Amino acid sequence: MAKTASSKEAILAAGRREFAARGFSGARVEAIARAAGCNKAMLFYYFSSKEKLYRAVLAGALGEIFAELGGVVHARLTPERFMERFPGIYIRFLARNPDLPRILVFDLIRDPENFSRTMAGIFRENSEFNPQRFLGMVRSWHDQGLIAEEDPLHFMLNVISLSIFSFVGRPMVEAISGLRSEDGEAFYRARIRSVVRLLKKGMLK
Amino acid sequence: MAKTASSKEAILAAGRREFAARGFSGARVEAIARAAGCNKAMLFYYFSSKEKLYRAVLAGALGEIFAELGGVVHARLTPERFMERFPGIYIRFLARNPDLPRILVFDLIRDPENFSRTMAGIFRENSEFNPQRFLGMVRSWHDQGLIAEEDPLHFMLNVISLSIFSFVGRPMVEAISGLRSEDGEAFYRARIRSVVRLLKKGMLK
DNA sequence: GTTTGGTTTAACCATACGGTTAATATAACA
DNA sequence: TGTTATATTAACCGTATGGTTAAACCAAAC
Repeated sequence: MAKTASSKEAILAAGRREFAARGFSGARVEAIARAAGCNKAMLFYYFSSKEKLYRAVLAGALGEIFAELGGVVHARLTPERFMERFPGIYIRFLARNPDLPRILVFDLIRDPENFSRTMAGIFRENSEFNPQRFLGMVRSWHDQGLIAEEDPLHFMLNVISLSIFSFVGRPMVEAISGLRSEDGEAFYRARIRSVVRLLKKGMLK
Repeated sequence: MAKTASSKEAILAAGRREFAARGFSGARVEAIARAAGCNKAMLFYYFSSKEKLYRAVLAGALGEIFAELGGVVHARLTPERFMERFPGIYIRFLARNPDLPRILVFDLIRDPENFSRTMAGIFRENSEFNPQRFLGMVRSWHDQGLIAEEDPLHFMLNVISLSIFSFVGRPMVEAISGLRSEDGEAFYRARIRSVVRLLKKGMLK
């Protein structure tokens, strides 16, 4: 680390980890710098403030998520195929990048306005995921009588809730149940199976 | 405010609002005291540290949530009736107390261990919601062939995800869709309808 | 080998913040 | 009314933290 030209990347990566673990206010600029293998001043040299670094991290995280999702939407699937594939792709992707849902949810609560603006920015620049196209797809599924849900917004909320909250809510459910669920791979496999079944059975007409 | 004997309550209430809005590290002790109409030192007089106050707030929030849920479980419903009633009760309750899901999710991310411990404490003292009884109920539904999901943990994750993430994720979905959803009552009514339909159709055998 | 431009550092700075203290006000009650 | 226990406050305190600065380092260009 601390090798020229990669310092900026190292800071971004370390920032992502720190912000995901402690949220914006909990994150310490100095800790980020240390984790990136450089001096605190470097961070300000490249990002000029904690806030700016945070925004860069958030934008990066959102960008990665939607890049990943772009493919599923481009594929023009049937709703059945969509519900079979979407949870798996999304859940596995988040499992590989557990910092992303944390940052996302943290920011969603702390500052919904900022979150919305950042997302709007992503869509404007990065065309890999086109929300209007996705919405149109969902609406046409309903018009063709393929899915029961008439409101695309609630369709999305259902699909996304089940995927994202798998991560955030897991400790909660474990605490209620007292059961420590199997770690890693086994848990995600079971989770995907359950979500896919629920969505296919519950949303298809 | 600042009237004897209610100061402690005022601080707890103000703390709940502040922690919900900014998370633990983002919350300012001084801001809480001011919002409670008293001096910062009062806060330490009653709660001795920010951390202790936070724990009290979290415990209170969780206690209220599970007190609310206790009734549904005690009622020994059929799975069909359960899925008809649970989302409505839960979503409406959270809508009336929007700080609760925020605090909960904040803490869930920041410190899952602490969250688990707090919840275990709640169950030990407050018997209004009995997790083992609830799990038993779900398991028996499956054994009787009434529901498809064989794993009570994933049953719970599904049900809870759909309810809680309605709140947290709403700005996200609005940002994707570009549609600003109807406020308050109309949104929650639609949300409950969608979740109930999905659960009944998707989880009942 | 000297200039030049981006990169890196150590040492600072101001302040915001959690927490303390010692003194005062208030209520309870004998 | 005097005594005691609880509430409440203003004034502090030490430190952690975001941010700055000025100087040094170092590669490439000339």
